[in-house]
Amino acid sequence: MNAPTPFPPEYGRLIAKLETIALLSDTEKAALATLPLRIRSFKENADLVRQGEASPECCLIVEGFACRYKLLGEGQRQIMSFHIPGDIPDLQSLHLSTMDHSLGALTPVQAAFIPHGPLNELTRAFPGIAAALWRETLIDAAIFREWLAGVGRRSAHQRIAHVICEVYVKMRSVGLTSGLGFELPVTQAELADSLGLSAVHVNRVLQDLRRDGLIASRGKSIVIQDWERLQAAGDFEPGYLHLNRAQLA
Amino acid sequence: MNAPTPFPPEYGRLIAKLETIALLSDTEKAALATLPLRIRSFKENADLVRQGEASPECCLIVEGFACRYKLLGEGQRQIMSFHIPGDIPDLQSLHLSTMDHSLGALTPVQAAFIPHGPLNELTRAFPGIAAALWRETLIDAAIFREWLAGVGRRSAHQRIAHVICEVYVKMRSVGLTSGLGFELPVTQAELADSLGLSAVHVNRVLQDLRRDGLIASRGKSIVIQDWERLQAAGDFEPGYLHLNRAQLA
DNA sequence: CGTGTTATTGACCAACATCAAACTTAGTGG
DNA sequence: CCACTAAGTTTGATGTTGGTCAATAACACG
Repeated sequence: MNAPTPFPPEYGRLIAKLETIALLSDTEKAALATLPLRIRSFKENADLVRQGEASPECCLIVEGFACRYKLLGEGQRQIMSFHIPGDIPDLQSLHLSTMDHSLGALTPVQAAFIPHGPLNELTRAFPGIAAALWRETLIDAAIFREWLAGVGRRSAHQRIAHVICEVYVKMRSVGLTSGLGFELPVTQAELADSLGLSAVHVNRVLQDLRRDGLIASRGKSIVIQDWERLQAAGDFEPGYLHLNRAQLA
Repeated sequence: MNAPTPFPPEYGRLIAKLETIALLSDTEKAALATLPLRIRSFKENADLVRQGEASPECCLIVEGFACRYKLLGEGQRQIMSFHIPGDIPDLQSLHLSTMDHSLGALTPVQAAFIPHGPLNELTRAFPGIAAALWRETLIDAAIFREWLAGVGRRSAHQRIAHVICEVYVKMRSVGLTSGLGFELPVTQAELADSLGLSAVHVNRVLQDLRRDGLIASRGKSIVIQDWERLQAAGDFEPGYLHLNRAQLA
């Protein structure tokens, strides 16, 4: 789905990702490949970056599933985004020194850390790279808006159908689906924390969606049974993801 | 509260705003003052920019109150942010061509429109300006995250107290408060649409907050009666606004 | 003064939460 | 390979927050 790039795998991911967002010149790609990357592995449930910290680097998810979340006063948790390989979930730390949320691993994760210094220099030298990264953070914000609308105004059934559509489309755009099936390595409790629901209710709604023939699921694997009706049930329109035509296909 | 700037009023607002975000050199300020600005006035409830459009310009709120909102499938509305003079609410259109939401006037609004072309050139010529604008969009996203957490996990009482705290702090940071009082020119129905609640319930909770001596309100004027307890009631911690020390004072 | 918008009240109801227990699955060590 | 354990899923019973509907009261404005 994505053209192979002639760079080491972790750079390949980075460059492939940015090419889904913006057109990059060969010079820009070469410049990206000079960035110092430090690969680190994390266990499931480990935090890659923690709320309140001032991170000196950004990270690129190379392998695994991550999420951003906040812990609130009464010990409740709100998950604010899911991240798949290719995402750069804490890009905002480049210009916002202290983290207002945490970044956690939902599965074992491999992440590539890029120090802010060199990355910043690159954005000053190559406005095209700056624009691509900026755009990435703006798409992020667009997804927050959509989630906000969902949690604020959509029913539990709509929210759950919606998030399944969203993850499916995002994963398909980076070639991580097989047909209408994909892996959603997220517990029902985690889904609940992302949708502002209780785990019990998520369970019941998932059963409804299966009974109605919209999805099938075995463990963490989901197969979409009726893509049209699932989108309708979730009031899902992918415009807010700001993907390009190739990725929507 | 903000030092006066030696520029025409609309440029003054723009520059003053960016100076609350980042340090600007005199050259950068002068460059900003060369941007073409077109002032337009809007009636209450008019849309400044509409969902689905591709706006060729960004706008700066000079006077009045605006909000970003989405209309969902079943005619429901979710308001995603409030904007006060000095804000640049559709900065994302610089890199995201089609609007995934609308920008509406909550009161009569005066806005200054800046074409994307010249603004883009400026960001290429002055990485410092690009960084300031980028940072502005990142703070925006941080506020979306906080709202998401609120709508997802906080009670109606917490949400309402929280949004009052937030608007108060934001307005104080640009000198639009008088002591503990400020104008919140928003109907209860609009508040409801921003918090994922019904107007009736907002009304009841506001009465509770008044009865408990946290706020007083006459029409659209709010006076905070007990700032400490209001913050506690709203689980409000201003870190996510990423203001600098001077603005928090 | 009307007239339209906004705020307030009351009665009733539904979606979803909470609690607690049982059941399933996956992983682990012997 | 099995028994054991912990995590996750499912179920049922019950409770509560906040929604809906409808009517009335208070304003704001021409």
